[in-house]
Amino acid sequence: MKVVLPDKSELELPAGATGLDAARAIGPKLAEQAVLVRVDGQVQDLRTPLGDGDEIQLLTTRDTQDPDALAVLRHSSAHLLAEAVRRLYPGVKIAIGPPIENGFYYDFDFPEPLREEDLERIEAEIKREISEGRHWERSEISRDEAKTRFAAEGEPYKVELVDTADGDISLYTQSHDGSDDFTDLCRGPHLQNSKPIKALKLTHLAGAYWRGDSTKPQLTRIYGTAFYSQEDLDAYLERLEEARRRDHRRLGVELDLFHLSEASPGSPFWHPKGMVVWNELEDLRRRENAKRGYAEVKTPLIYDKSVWETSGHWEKFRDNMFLVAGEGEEPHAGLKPMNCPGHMLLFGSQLRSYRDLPIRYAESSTLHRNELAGTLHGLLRVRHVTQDDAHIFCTEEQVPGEIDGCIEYAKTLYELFEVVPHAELSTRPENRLGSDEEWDRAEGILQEALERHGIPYVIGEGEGTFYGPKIDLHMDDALGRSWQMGTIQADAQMPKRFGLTYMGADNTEHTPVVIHRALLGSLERFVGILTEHYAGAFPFWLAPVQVRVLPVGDAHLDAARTLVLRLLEAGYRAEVAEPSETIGKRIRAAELEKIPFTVVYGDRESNESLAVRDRGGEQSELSLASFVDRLATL
RNA sequence: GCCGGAGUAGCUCAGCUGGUAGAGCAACGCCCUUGUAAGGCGUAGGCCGUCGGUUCGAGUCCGACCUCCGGCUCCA
Repeated sequence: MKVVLPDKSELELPAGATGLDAARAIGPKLAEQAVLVRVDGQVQDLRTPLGDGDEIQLLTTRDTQDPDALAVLRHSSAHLLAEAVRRLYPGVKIAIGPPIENGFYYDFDFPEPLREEDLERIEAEIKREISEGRHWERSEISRDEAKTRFAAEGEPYKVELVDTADGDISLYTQSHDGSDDFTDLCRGPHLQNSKPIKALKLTHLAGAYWRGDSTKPQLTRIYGTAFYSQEDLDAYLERLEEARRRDHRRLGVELDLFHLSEASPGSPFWHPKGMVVWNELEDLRRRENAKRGYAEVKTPLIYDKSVWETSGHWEKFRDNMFLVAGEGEEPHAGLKPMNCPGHMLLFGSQLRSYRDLPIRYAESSTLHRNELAGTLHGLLRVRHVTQDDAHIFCTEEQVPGEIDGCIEYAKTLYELFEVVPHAELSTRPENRLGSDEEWDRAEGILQEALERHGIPYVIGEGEGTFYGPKIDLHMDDALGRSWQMGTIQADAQMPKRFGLTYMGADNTEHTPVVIHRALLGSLERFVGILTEHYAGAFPFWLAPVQVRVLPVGDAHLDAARTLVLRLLEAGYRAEVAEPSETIGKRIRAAELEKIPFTVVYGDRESNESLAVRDRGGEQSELSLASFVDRLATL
């Protein structure tokens, strides 16, 4: 048979030949360094037979940055981890251990709780295995054989995995010098041997439910990472350090933007400087909404239980709500976790005509969501949520156009911050209202809109809200964790439940459709993500202090104050740093605070000649007038 | 909510096996009068997360709770 190499040349191989055979046919060095083969773009184990006409690409230990090559290395590392844990902790049951972005993990059921310091000896044992050497063999067996084998070994989790696995069952055995060190149920692919694992580190420990199901037993997950070289591991650890420096929780305190307190977990205290950023975002929201026919409204914070029963929140969202009850009473009201019911009531308060539609209500008032204690995270997961929220009431025919409008609007906003969120189409969850037909329709409308705009997206199976599917916009924090920002949702349920109608041109009553949309998402979360994105160095228009003037000595204080006054009059946020410290120290402070411009003012300066320094340390000399002109372009 | 870890001055952290708490930075005061990333000297600052227990004695040991960190689940 023939296979096709990346340069389109053909390689003649005997029938049943594997990726490794192909490598051998090309050269012994390649065969030694090969770690996996891509067949028609799909990763495949070197030991798996190729098919006639396959287009193959061999990856080697030199492809140190290739995600697939790293995944194989890490997957094999996970198996070494499992072997080590089994040897060190008799009675442990093994579950599952895949590679993940930046590393790998393996889940175990330990008879005794594992502690953080145990990682050291486990890591030492893995390193011993590597120095001893392991090579992997692949074998295919029947489902029954696999079940018998794992049942005999006392591995119930593996038995369950065999039961639910689709396709053939394959095993990987790792061994050295003829010993059989560890055999695991695994789809692969794996390395040929452990030599390429040049750097490995167990990083942390966490609990994880079996099969991600909170009703199932909680296992102990050991996380680690591995690389093809020590330098790559060092670089990775350095990147983690850098990410910690960008952490908005740290910068929030350092830059005096906000703080969090036990006094009200999950509810930030916004400091004056943080409020500047916040208000700039609010101004942006108002300005842009006004251009697009949104009308700002304000609706109550607390509603009677009956409202939440009507909306479905009492049934579907109650656990996440702060409820209001008198002494010894059952709750009779709740704080709003979303604005939609208020907007429904507002819409329903008057007779509506098709001529009024679409009606676009915008509101960014405070929402309260009683998030589980363990899920709170700085500004990124809070209990006090403020969205740049709006609800668009329209006819069914108007829905696609309104969705388009929201998508265009979102693009405009995100471009302003020079970020590209990734889109997700979140489909029907198990816990939902409405019929399958309604969901088919709503999901279809959103999907078509994404495709119309050529926006790449992934499907978030079951991640829609209880009342409708949504297009979500996600962004990553400094550590690469993904957070949902904006959301655009199509909803046929709420208007029906609230009995909303409008009079159509046909002189009969119709039920409007509602589009729920928050484009930046929660302002708390958005400020958090922006802080990490900019590492605290906000663009000029968002910077809490835009210009700081440093008089060289007391003699220059008045002139500096006058200069600040001019800048304030020109509409900029400027302040004086009094000369109680040296210039060097005040410059340093301004740099650490990431203030866009500092102006040193001494004997040599005048309004005709200012010494301006930007955040990068770049200095320039220009007149006040041209400085102000320059600021106006930012 | 669950698993693991942590909580000492405003911040970053030290405090060995129990003997009554310490540094740097920040703050404040004085001196210096400053020229583009830390001038000098000094002062003040802590219910060692909270409550309970063991002990002659607890920052240190034990328990419960609270909060935070990393995950899991959840989630807009």
